[in-house]
Amino acid sequence: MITRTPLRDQVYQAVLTRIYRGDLPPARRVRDTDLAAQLGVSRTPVREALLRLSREGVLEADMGRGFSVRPLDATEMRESGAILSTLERLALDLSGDIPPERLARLGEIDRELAATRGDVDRCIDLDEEWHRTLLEGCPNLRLRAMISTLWQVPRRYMRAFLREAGRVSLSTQHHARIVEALRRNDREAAMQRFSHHWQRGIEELGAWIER
Amino acid sequence: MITRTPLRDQVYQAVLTRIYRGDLPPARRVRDTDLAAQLGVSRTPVREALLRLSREGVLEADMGRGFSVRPLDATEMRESGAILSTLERLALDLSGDIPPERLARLGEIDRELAATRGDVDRCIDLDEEWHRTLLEGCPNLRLRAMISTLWQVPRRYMRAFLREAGRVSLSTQHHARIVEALRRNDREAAMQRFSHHWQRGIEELGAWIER
DNA sequence: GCAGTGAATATTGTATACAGAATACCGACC
DNA sequence: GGTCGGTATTCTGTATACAATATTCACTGC
Repeated sequence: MITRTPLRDQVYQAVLTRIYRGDLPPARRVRDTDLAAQLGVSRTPVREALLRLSREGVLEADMGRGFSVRPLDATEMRESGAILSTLERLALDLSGDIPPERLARLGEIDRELAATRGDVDRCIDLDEEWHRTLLEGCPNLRLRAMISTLWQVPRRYMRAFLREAGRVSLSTQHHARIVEALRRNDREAAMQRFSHHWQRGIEELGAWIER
Repeated sequence: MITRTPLRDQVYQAVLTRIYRGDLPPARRVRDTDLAAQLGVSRTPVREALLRLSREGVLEADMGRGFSVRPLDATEMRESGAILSTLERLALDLSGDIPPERLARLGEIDRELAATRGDVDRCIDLDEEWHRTLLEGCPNLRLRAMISTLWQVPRRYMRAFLREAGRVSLSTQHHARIVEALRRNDREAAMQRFSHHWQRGIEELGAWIER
């Protein structure tokens, strides 16, 4: 099965990568012309990708003034966090029992996360993978897709936070306690701890932004 | 304050209108060329609007085969319904106390909804206005925007349902009971009734689609 | 009559071109 | 020296052009 992926999707990924690598810091203007030249494509697919990114909250689009990387803003972070937290709780709720195999995998990811020092990108990837693994049993595919899209926002904040604050581990002990509750099949406690995990994370990031 | 709105936004609205009016029935192919000609604009803003609509779930986009109106599908409806229900509950939860003035407005909308017979479009508008009014105190603007976008999906199903099934009133008595609980300041009961309202609606539409 | 093949056409995805708005530059005046 | 006004340039939003892929449809062979 061969697949042709539209240029706009590749551009989309490329822009995200540049933002995450720090090549495009917050508030930096993003000129479609420049990107098109750098990526060796025309403006059309670039603009399609930028429009998508601005609908997803990564970029801002002012009519007639083009695109810019959305500045980090505590309010936006808290708002997105509240939404994502709620949707992930729903996804966990819709997931049936988590099979032991997956619980083991969660523990493994968490251990690796705890052991990772200094590599911010790897850290964030692992954290997100932990969440994705936790929810991969959720049968609501649209919900999973939406969660995946929404992660764009907190990821930016986590990256900035970890870079500047130097702290690397984002509460791996929270993860462990959630998994522990799931092992005991105590959905109630797991859900509560999951909520708490989210709330603490949002608060921590929010407070840091308003430093 | 004058505002220039991009053509893509106007096209976006125009396409939605055509879909809701039934000019573009489910599974109908949507050719950007045709739309561009009909609307008197070029393909560029049309494609931008179509790409957005396909990301929002109203259209399907197959690489190389263009766009088509997504067929009605019970699974999609249930999935979107679960998400929207959860997010609206969150929004209600985040709203502070609903001022009496707004409660009165809710009652008024509901009475008008109950009195409307036969006009499907007006019905749906009123139902959505009821929900929007209920949640207009929610301070999480991003959440409000997301809810507003997500309504695209159930609206299509409600429209088809009301058209074919002939039933017009979508549980105005549910609305009344929710408002009643809010009047008593019984958040708990209001939330529960709100959940129930959503669940019933989703079930009803889902069962009808699988008729 | 019907399946299969191939040319003709239509339509998409991408590239380029163009017009108007926004920004930068620059000199004149206070 | 700083500020205002005007022009030049850049950049955006939209239109058009082009190349490659899908689709259509007539024709051939069975």
